[in-house]
Amino acid sequence: MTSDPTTAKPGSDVPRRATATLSDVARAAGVSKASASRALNPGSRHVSAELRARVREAARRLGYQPNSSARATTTGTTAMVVVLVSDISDPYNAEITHGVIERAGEAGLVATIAGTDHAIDDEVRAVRMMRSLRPSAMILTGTRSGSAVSRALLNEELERYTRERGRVVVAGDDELPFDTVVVPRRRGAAELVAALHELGYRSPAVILPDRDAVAAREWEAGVVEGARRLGLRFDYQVAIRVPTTRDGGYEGTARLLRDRPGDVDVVLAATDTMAVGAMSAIRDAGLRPGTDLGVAGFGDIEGTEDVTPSLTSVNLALVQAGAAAVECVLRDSTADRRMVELQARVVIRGTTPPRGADRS
Amino acid sequence: MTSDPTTAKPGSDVPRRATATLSDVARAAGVSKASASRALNPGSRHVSAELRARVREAARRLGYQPNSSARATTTGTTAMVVVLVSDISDPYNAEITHGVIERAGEAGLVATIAGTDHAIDDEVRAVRMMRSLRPSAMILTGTRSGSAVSRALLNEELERYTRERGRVVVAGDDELPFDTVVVPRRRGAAELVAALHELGYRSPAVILPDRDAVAAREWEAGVVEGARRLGLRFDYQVAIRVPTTRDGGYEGTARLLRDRPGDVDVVLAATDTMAVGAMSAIRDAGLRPGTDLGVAGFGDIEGTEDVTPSLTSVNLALVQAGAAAVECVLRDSTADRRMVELQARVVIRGTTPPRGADRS
DNA sequence: CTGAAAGCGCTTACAG
DNA sequence: CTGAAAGCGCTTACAG
Repeated sequence: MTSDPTTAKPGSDVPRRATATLSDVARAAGVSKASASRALNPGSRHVSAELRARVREAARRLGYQPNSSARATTTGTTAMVVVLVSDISDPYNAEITHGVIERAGEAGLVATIAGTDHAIDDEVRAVRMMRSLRPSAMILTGTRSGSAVSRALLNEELERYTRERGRVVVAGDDELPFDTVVVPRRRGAAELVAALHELGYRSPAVILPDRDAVAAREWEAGVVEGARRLGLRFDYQVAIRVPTTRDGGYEGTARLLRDRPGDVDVVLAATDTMAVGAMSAIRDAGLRPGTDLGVAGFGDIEGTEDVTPSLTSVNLALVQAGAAAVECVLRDSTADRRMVELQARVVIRGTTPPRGADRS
Repeated sequence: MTSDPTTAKPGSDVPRRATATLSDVARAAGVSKASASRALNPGSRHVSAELRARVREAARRLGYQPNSSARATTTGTTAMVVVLVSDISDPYNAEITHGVIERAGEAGLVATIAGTDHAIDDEVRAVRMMRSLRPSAMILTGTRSGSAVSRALLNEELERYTRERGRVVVAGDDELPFDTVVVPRRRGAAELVAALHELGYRSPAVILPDRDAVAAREWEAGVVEGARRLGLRFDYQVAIRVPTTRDGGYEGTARLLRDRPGDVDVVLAATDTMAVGAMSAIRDAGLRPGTDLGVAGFGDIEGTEDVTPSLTSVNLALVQAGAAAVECVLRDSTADRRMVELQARVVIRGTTPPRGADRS
């Protein structure tokens, strides 16, 4: 197929078309396979420097790359972490995944991504498939919904995997009985409410996803908790359920403005994307977002702060969450379940200027 | 660790802690390993229906999952495609990667992602590492820069991989001698210029990345080509080089407005992110983006259209490009190098309203 | 420190 | 159609 002069040259000891194997290296270096293996793997103490150098040189010359499948079949495990992502196009999941990939790379772990189309049954299948790769760990990202039955099935499949010495870490919400890196939605939402109160906001309206997702429930719980803590009456009449999209945010806000004008001083949206939609709705109603009606998003996804005025949001440290999940894998496994929660950070921007008058 | 009643029950034929192996299944079904293997692998014609059913049932009961490492060491290859991403946080690369993951999943291929920190030397190392997984294919995404020497090294390493029967596909720009899915930057940029001309724009300024990347060169070439084709004089005085960030776009546009006011009717930015920065600069100069000065981005990355007014851009079908790369892998390999180019789609939005007067 | 040998879990000619 | 055996490329006790 190719006629690379360096390898096609006759007399060269580079095998023409095949992959160089450990035997080839051993032969080229004039040692046994066992010694070659030991020379190439750091951690084997029992090799002379001379032999090690000779073997390394031969390996380099042959372009030898250990067959990690073979290695895996003898050791029973692979330096691989599998990321199970419910929805890869979701920017939340994407950021967590990026964090995993980067941190895993640093640690010499290969990251394998499997999408699972949101359905929990799909997730069971994915775990089953991925189990066959014998990865050292699986990291689950994104929120699983589904019936109690399918949840139990997923659980069972994951348990099976842990019995095979696999590590399971959940990055997102506290919903499965494994080590979990909790994305601080609840706390972040509560802190947002507090920060807005500090700025003089008193009557929030809430734009919620219609789909019943753990993430949204956490956010909602945080908002309610934050309001209660401040002694704010939280009016459930202004909790609107719409699709988790820009258009959902638009539609919900438009409805809000039509039905209860004047009642609300800030719109809280469960995601940044929805908040951007909310801003458009406000504008189309002849009002100025920020100046006339506050808007806050949630998640602080890259890119969304660039609307005008810039969007107040809560940074959830998702990339760090992904990295933290890898840290969990790297640390020794313990009998106890581990829970990690990172810090949320409220980022006040142009859509929530200080409200002068206190009209609580 | 766990005391799952279904597996802890004595007398059950589920091994307590270990992974079920093909031998276990064969024993449970009362057949040979060979038959068990054949019964489990579709494509083996030589098994009676009765035997197949018996083996399948045993496998199900034992929760058997083939060890794909073992399979790989005997077959020499894995149903895996490796994606080499130069920068995972880059939304362009992310979209292509999503396309790959989704399409690969449908095709029963596992997608493994390796980040390569932009440096081409890193990419060589990544290819070398990944080669040890014996994947059926590697898909390279994002633009590699670097010296001719390191490029040659990368090439060599990839050649080596193809000699091992691996498939290499590049998704992005035509820069390496392998099957390539070309992201239609050049054509898209030319079409953008034509579309803007149609709307009455005559004097574009160009905001370019300072880093010498193939992607940006392609875009620039497309702009120049488009301008020339229309008989437009293209003034290189208004080609500004800044970092590929929002702030870069801001800075470049601010400079432009300061130095040559009135000369330009539309600002073309090499990325959407830069275009968003450009809009802010225009606004901060007391002008209205769109109304007073047109702005167009490039890439049509999800989320960026949501600025106000919404951003004109060029959709590059990046998700589809990722999918197309997988298609290349799936199709039989041929001696000839394959080139696929998808359609770019100019999306006119609020930042480029029709310009009434023709002032060419 | 080094090597011969066994074994990891699979697949696949080769006989029957 | 089925099974016994060899072999894939590695690692790791076990002797020396």
